[in-house]
This record gives sequence, structure tokens and C-alpha cells, in this order.
Amino acid sequence: MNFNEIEKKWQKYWEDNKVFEAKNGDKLPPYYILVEFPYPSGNGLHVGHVRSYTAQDALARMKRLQGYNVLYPMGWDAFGAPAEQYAIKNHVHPKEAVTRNIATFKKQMQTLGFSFDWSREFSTTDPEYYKWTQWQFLQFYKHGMAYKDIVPVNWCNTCKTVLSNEDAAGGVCERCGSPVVQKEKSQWMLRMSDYAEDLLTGLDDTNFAEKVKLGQINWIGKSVGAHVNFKVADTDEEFTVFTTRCDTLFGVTYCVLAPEHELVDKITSPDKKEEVASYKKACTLKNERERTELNKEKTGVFIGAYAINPVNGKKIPIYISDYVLATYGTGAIMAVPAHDERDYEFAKKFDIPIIQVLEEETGKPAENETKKNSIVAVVYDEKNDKYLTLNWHELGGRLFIGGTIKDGETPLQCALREIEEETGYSNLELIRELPKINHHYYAFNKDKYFNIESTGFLFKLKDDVKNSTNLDEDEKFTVEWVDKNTVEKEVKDELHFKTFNYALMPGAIECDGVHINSDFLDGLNKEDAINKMFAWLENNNCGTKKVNYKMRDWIFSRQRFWGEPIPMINCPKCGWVPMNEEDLPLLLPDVAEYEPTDNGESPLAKITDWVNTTCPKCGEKAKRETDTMPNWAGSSWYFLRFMDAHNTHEFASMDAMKYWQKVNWYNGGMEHTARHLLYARFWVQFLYNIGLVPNKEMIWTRVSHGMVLGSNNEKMSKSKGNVINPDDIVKEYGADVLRIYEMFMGDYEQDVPWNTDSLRGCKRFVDKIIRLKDKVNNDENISPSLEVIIHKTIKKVETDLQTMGYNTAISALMILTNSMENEKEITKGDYKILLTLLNPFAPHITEELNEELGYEPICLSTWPKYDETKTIDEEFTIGVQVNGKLRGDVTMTEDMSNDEVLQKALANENVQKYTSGKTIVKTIVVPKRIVNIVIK
RNA sequence: GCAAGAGUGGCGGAAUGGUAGACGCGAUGGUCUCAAACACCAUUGGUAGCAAUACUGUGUGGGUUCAAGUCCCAUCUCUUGCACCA
Repeated sequence: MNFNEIEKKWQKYWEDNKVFEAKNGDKLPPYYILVEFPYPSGNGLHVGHVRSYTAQDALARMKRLQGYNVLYPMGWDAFGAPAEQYAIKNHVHPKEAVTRNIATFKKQMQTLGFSFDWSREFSTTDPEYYKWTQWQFLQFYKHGMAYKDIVPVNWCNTCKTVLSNEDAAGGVCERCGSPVVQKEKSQWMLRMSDYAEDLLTGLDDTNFAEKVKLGQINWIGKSVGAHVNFKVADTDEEFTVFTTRCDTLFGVTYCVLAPEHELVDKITSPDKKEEVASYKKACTLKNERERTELNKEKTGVFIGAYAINPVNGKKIPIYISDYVLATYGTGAIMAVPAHDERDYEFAKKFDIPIIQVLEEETGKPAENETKKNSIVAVVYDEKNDKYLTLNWHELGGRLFIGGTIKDGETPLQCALREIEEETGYSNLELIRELPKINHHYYAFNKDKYFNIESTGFLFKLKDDVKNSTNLDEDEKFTVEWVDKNTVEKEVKDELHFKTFNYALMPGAIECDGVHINSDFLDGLNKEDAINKMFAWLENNNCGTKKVNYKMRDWIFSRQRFWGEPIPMINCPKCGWVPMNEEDLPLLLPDVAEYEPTDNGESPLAKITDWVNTTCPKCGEKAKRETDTMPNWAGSSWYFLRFMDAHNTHEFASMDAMKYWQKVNWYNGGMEHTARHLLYARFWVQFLYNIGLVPNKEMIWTRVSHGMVLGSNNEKMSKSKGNVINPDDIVKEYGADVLRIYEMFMGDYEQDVPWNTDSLRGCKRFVDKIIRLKDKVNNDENISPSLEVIIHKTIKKVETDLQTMGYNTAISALMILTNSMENEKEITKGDYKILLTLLNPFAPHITEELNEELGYEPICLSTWPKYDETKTIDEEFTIGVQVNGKLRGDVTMTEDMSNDEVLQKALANENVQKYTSGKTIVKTIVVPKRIVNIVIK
């Protein structure tokens, strides 16, 4: 059999008979399956594309046979930098490269037999398509959702373009990998941040995979906190900070403004101007990567101004530092060094006071506690690298020196006294006072509950001179020097152990503990304190509760040629004026040079014919916007266009969209689940709000697939020489074998390495099916001996296709094939079902074999129905365990009672070996599963 | 650092709390062949045994259960997102 010919034959049949064209408004129930439309690169189709297209193709083909009107469309996301890059290099119009690449992609897809509805094909670069992208932009504009703003943007010196925050993730240009710098530019923006909450709640109306939802949630980055206003001392100026922990306001010892903050220049004192200016300059030179580098030492400058802490009126210094981001929150923070790692680091470096306002809690709170203040002292002997402990033996284990503070004594005096009394050491150097801990405990000897505030101290032993005169000659404990390991193993008491941790690791304590040093918040927990502070801030007019989102407005301008022109005109008199809708599309002109200009303007700016126009409002001379839209624009609504791809007067009719409702399945790579999906959802929600689409969410299920890696388990790339070209595989093994292999190769959601040996196994499987033909007799019924396995397999394949269990579906078909092979003869009926079940995966060969049987094409027939009662074997073997260990098995029939099964199990020879002479304590019979006999 | 996911033979991977390793690859032995390739048949987690069988076995350590790859607690490793987000 020549598979290449067979494949061509059926591909032609499908095309000629328009088998896969979906009909709008059809009576059959609609089912919309979508795979991300590809960017048609010059490399051609990747075997990774084949994996996901085949998976959804199999689902589409089954759904059609099950009587659904299936929409499985394909198109091209062809705007974007790679095509432009290619054009610059080879001096050809990107249109040409794109047309050529699309032709290649399409041909490759067709040779793989994907059942796309090609009648709905389009490219985002088609004027008939981008006309509507432009039209929708105008709707954004007209509803106040698009605006122009001067913003510090990410700038790539190599690509000479502005990058979105997404494209500049990690401080490097997504495309070329060069470092990103900051630059101010006037940009079109979409008010996406207005939709932050809706994009969050909208997730409830979707069936996205959990990890996909999580990706969206993380990107939106909601945090609930407060805006707090700080007055600048001796001025009328004021600035606002965003904080999630307004309950720590009493611990604020300084404030930091982002270097770009607008107030900086106004309030910097004259003597600091120079220093501030040079710091600011240094910041703009640094790219985001340098600014966000891990473990980078904090830098900053005191600007000579002070802020007033609204809760206590204290004057605190104002700094600027690049650890505060201009783009998040208000671009200003209040710093609480005691409880924030970053602030702590900064405070240490600039020697700013640290005020503890939260105490960690240890032990369990009880009622009627007696309050006490006490100390825990850690004494370190540098010479021997040991710590001083008291071993209380059975009484209390190993502890450090502790004690209660007496009246009129400071904690430090108390600590020194206790050390001397209990150990005799008196020559100590205080290294550090440690954060206070709120500890609850029960004292057996006093039968009382205590709540103590414990202050920790870390001392260094100066010399081992002992003063034994005052020694407390209590023999309940022994004084012992031990190493760090012993401390960690043997100091079990929570309070002492925590104190030790503080001693070892200085830093901020980020916790939810009890408030201290906080006036009206003292003694409160986190939640109560935050609520009380909210009320206080609002009552005193110096702050308010505030929700903040990481997600920012969408920077919508690109200084590129190969994108949708933004249909806006700048009139010296009227300002920015939208083009008349009836004048759309605004076509991309042909240009001679594609390079962006050095000042970052799009090459369109050089085409004066095109740039110069008249104002639609006043008719005077005006200029067009020369920036174009980002790549994400066209892909934000293409799934709507597929519902009504040839509509010339709307982007898609409401009727068509109401018919198809939502995309039932949307498959794409994990790399797009955050941004693309978020943009698309935002776009749809906006269209919904202005009444142009029927649902607020137009995508129901989003799934993502794993990558196909090279056989060396690395990402396929030319440089690594591990690229597999699907064309080669199709030529040598046939499209069906490739499709089956890619479905069988592993868990669909996981990355899997390519393995040609395994591919050959799938070839063997197909050959086996072809050979089965020789066993087929003329009976149209199902063989009784195969009935159960056939019904089982129908059920398995059907459910697996809907739960992405593609590999197990193929495995079930292999099992069915093997059992058919073990029969002397199989019926036409048996074979027909096998071919139909395999058809979604291997559509060509199954059609051919089916035709040889004399049946009408599978694509026009129906999916077999299984009968649940026939999926159960009459006889099955179950295991027999004795004390949970497998000792034999019994064959049972469905009508056997549990008791009969048990008797049979007990009669088993090997089982008797274990049970004889023992008492049977308990027996468990799980019908059709297992028997377990518990003996003593 | 935070979050999510994953850890099962030589490999890809199966297992509603119920006979772990389905299915496939590879390997070994055999049939066919002058020979090889292909194909087909058999075996294949490890250890012991001719065998029946026994012991052992799902990253590690505990726990729940008649029964744990699966549930709970702790821990290690890997992958992927996010990351100075106040």
C-alpha cells in the first residue's frame, strides 16, 4: 500500500466534498475547537505544532461523527517583528515572505490531514481583517479606553523599539535578548487596568485549567492595602504611599520615592540637588535587569527633605532609591525596616533606626495568663565556636540563660545579672539586642499560665573569667558549652530556639504577630490592627483603603512597520482625531526601507505621502499616527472572526456569535497562557461592555500542551541539530503514523523527547491493522468473543479524547487490535468499529481500509455507541490478599455473592498455606476488586 | 525567595485507596533467511530458585487504613511560571 497516494486521495476527497466546512446556524449542536493560529515563520511547521493540531483534530473528527456541527478553523498571525526583521535583511516586502510562509504552512498542514475548515482562513495581515482590528481600536478610543500618554517605557537599542512590560520581562528584549533601557515616549495606551477586577472575577465563568487561572491571577497581581498620605515637612507638598501593612505605620522610620517620582525635584534640598541628579541619571542608564538583579546591594540618596509620619507626627528622612519601582503602586513607599527585608537592608546600609512593632508569637495562648517581662541570653564563645547553655535535664531540657526582669531593671541589666548568677561569667560584650518575642507557656511548678514578652540578647564571651561568689548554687541544671548542631538538636523550647535563630540570622522579621510600640494597636493581631488603622486613616483624613494591581495599562504603540496602522490623525487644531470608520481600512503603504528610524519612529514616518492627510473634523492639514499596533492586537479577537469570517459590514455578526457561543476548547502553549489570554479576555470584555459580543468570556476551556523536545531532551533548535522536520517523517512513514506517534508519545500536557524508535512502533501498529484485513469475513455483526473489549474500547477512546488522555486512547486501540489479531477470523462489523475509532487519529488509512470493505466514508458515518452493560466481562480474576499481601487469585463471575467469592478465595491452595492454623480476624471482599483476609 | 507541577523499570509512560509497571520502545532468546534487514513468536523491575514460590520494590522519613504510587505530615531533588510588587 502506498500511503502517500492514499493520503493525497483522501485529502482531495475531503476538500472536494467540503466535508469539514462548518455551517453557521446549523441545527446540529455547535462545537468550537480552537488551536492557537501560528505565526508562519520561515522554518515551517514544527513537530510541536503537529502534536497539538492532531490532538484537537482527533477531538474535532470524533465530535463530527457524534453529530456536532464542529468549527475547527485555522488562520495566520502574520504581523510581527520576525517578518520585519527578515524584510530588513533581505530587502523584500514582509508581505512577500508572509505569503510564501503561509503557503508552506498550509501545504504542510494539508499533508497531515488536519480537518480545518479552510473556507474561514484568514491572516491578521489581510486588510479585510485588520480593518476590523482598526475599527475596534476606534471603539476603544471612542469609549475613553485608549489614550496617549508620555510614559517611561522599555526601550531596546538593538530593535530600536519600545517593548511592553511583557516583552521586556527579565530586563532583556524578548526578541533579540539585548538589555532593555528606560526612555520616555508618547504612546497609545489601553486602559486595561480598569478591567483588573473583571478579569479576575471573569475567571469564574471559565473552565480554564487551574494552572492557567493561576497564571492569570498572578499576572493581575491584586493586593489589598491602603494609601497613606505623608506630608513633607516645612512645605505644602504631600505624597502618597501604597502599603499592604498599614498596621506597621508606627514602625516607619523613613520613606523612599522612586527616582522618577514627580515630587523628587520639588522637595530636594539645595545642597542635595547635585547628588540626587547624578543618582537619577545613573538609574536611567541602568536597564531593568541591573535594577532588579538578585542580591544587589541597595543604593539610594537622602534628598534632604523629611516627611511627617501621620500616626505619630515624627519627622522621618526621605530617600530615593531604585528598589522602589515607579510603575508599581504610587512609586513611593513607607519603609518599615524591622519587618521588611528590603527596608532592613537599606536601613542597615544607611544607618537608619529600626523600630520593632510586631512580635512573633510562640507557645499557645490560654485564658487568665499572667504577664511578665523576661530575657533570653545567647552567649557565644568565639574561640571554641560554642554556645553557653543550661542543661535542666528531665526538668526542661537544654535552654539558654533566661530570667524574669525585676522592677527597675532594664532588660540588658537583667540579662547580665542572670548570666552571672547562673554561670558566673561576667566579662561579656553585647553584640546585638534581638527582636522581642511574645511567648505563652504553662509553668507546672506554679500551676499558672504566663504570657511573657521576651527580649533576646546575643553576647560574646570576652574571657572565661568566672565570678563564683554570686553563683546560684542550684543543682537542678548544669552549665554546658555546646556547638551549633547540639543547640539545633537539643534546644526544643520554642522561645529559646527562635531566639537562637534571631541570633544567627539578623534581618527583618516578616510575620503576622502581635503589635507593640504601636499606641492604639498594641496587643492586636494583624487583621484587627489593619482594620483599626483603616478606620483611623479615614477618620483623620490621611489615608484610605486601597486595592492595587500589578497589571498596568497596555502600551499599544509600536514603532514598527509591519503591524496594523493606528487609525488616528493628529490635527494641529483639533488634536488627536479618529479616522472616519467608513474610511477603514487604513492600508499599510509600501515602503522602500523597513528600518525604524534612529529616534525610534516607525519607518512609516518617512512616507510623507502617507503621513500627510487632512483632519476628518476640520479638513485642515494634519498628520497620521505612524506607530502601529502590537502583535497581540490581531490575536486578541481572531476567534470571533472565525465565527463569521467573511462578514464585510461587521467584525462578526451577533447572530453568528450567539450561535457558536463560546470556544469550547482552546489549545495553546503554556507560554501564551498569561499574556495572550489576558489581552484576548480584556478585548472581549470590552466588546461585551459596549454590546458587541454576547458573552463576557468567550472562551470556555483553555488547555495547554507540553513541548516536543529533541531526542537529547533539549529544546529543538537548529544550532543543536536536533530538529525533526515533519515533512521528512510524513514522506518516510506517512502522516497517519506521525499523527499516531505524536498522540502516543506521552502525557499531552508534559514535555516529551522525540524518539524515532518509538515512532517505528507506531508504524508497526498501523501495519498490523492493515494485515487484519485478511482476517475479515462477511459478517456485519460484532463477534461475541470481541463484544466486551469493543464496547470497552469505544468508551475508553471517547472519554480519553475529552480529557486529553490521547496516549491511553491509542494504547486502548492497540489492545483491541492485539485481541483481534488473536482471533482466527473477525467480522466486517468488528473491523469497521476499529477503523472508526482509529479514524480521528489516522484518518487516511482508516478511510481507505473502510472503503475496501465497501462502506461509505467514515467521515460521513457515525461514531459507534457503547453499551455500558456490555463493557463488563462475565468472568474476571481478582486478587486474594492475606494481611494485605497478595497470595493468590480467584476467578469470579458477576452473579457470585461476596460469600461465595470469599469461600473460593479461602479454598485457594496458596492462600491456605498462610491461613491454616491461624485465626481469621476479619475478611474484606470488595466486589470485582479484591479479597483480603486478615489473620492473627 | 514565592507559587504551581512532577519524582514509578534501561527509556516514553499506565494505574476511580484494591493484583504496581497497562501500552509502546529497547534488550535477550528463538522462527524465517545462504546471510542480513524486515516480520513474527517468547521472555523481560530487582534478588534467590530448574520451578512452584519467596523476599523486595513507585525520591526519602514518618502516619492513617484490612489495604497507600494514590490520602495526611515532614523532607530532598527537578521542571515551569513570577520575582526589589511595598
